[in-house]
Amino acid sequence: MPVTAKRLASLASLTTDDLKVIAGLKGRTLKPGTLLDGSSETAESATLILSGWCARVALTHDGTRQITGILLPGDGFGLGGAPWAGDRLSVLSLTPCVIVDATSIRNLIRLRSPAHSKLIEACHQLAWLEQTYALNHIVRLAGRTAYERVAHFIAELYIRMRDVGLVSDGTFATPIPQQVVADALGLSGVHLNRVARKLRSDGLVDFPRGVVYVRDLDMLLKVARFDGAAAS
Amino acid sequence: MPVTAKRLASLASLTTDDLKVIAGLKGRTLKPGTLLDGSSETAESATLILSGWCARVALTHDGTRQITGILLPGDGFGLGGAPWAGDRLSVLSLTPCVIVDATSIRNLIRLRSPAHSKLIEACHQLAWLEQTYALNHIVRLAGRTAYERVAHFIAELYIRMRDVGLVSDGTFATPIPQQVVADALGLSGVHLNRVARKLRSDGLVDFPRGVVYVRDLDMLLKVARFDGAAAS
DNA sequence: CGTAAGCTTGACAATACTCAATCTCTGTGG
DNA sequence: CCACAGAGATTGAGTATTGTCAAGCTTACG
Repeated sequence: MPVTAKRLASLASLTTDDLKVIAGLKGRTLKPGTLLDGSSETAESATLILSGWCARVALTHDGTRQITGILLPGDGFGLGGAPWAGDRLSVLSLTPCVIVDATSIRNLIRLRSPAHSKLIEACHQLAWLEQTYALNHIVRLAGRTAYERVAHFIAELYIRMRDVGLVSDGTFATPIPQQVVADALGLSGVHLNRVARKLRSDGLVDFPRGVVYVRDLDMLLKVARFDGAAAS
Repeated sequence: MPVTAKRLASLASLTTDDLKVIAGLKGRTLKPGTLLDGSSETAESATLILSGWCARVALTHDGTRQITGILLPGDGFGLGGAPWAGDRLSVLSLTPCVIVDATSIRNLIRLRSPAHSKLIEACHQLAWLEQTYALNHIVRLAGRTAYERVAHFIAELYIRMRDVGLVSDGTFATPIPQQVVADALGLSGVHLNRVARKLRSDGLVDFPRGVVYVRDLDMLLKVARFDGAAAS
């Protein structure tokens, strides 16, 4: 599981024993559109995403869904040191995904296993980062125009994807339709598309189907008023 | 400290010893507009709010502030069981406040003091609730029109204030200007005012300066598509 | 090829913002 | 007790942003 191990190792200096634990987890595949229910599956379990994109979704009783965050390869959930409110939300696979059941790691966390303190630290960082992304999402939604908001979102995706080694030459795969991005950002699909066109013509970023080309990162971050310190 | 003790007691069945710890904390007064810096004051300390309203604010290097959440009497920060990303943000007093330094409680949490397990549990709930409010804020911002958004926000304030006993007869004091509400919800002050007028004329809620009168809670919750389960 | 999903565009309507003026409180000093 | 000042609330008019509807286009894939 290259991405996950890389990710966790980047958050804390893991021991070879930690890496063995990670390598020992067994994966399973998720079809796009699979819902991991927040009140059951994600409550007492933990998961790491090896590949594919998922979304945190708040389900309301009237059947509507609101995306509150995106989970990328290398991310996970249920791994915080204390209950985190986000883990009560459901997780929806947006693409085909390979995930692993990390409940064994969760148990190490529960036991505060001294032998795996670094692994535990890395998992806590994982949860902490998801919280940070959620707070950044609030800043985006409440304090930015549609144009800035999209720039900010793409910038975050870029940085997060880069941090797990999935960006090369300013380019990364984005296996989600524009409509999903629009939903996450509280915009209509049509308007998102118009904003995307302007971002493209302004030479900041281009995202045709399935891929993002960041053309001018500095300008993108500037337009988005992206606070680098708030991202990690 | 009636409100704080009441709040914590409502989150876990505190022992008399726990209550003594709470009663022993010494308070101080904050003038409106005081900033508790996220990178220093709130990093290694913990605080409980006895009276007054505060805001979580994300400060960006360019000097702008974005409110990410509201802290009410009975709320606190720095009291989670694991680092919570919100505690890296600053806290701004919106009104005169009386707060107490709860670092001693934080230390009990750090030590996992078995004698105070109930108090610790209550504090964890406090942190968990702030996370929940943040996630609900995302839902509000991304998935609601201005009208619904304001209704949703007022509904949350109502429920939170009611839970600490500060609502009587559908009425509670709101010592913050409309502009602050507008900032939190990503609206202009003028537009918030227009929405407020419509909410009033629709008989849902009225909030002239300093006070909120909830006229029709059921309808307010319905209009807001407020998910009661997500509030506590 | 044919189909379906998703991207793009145009035209129009609704929502929300800005600017600027006026009004209403609340507290303060005379 | 009253006049005044200042903060905040309210309104109008005009503009900008964003949404909706509907149609055409492109691409991936069988």
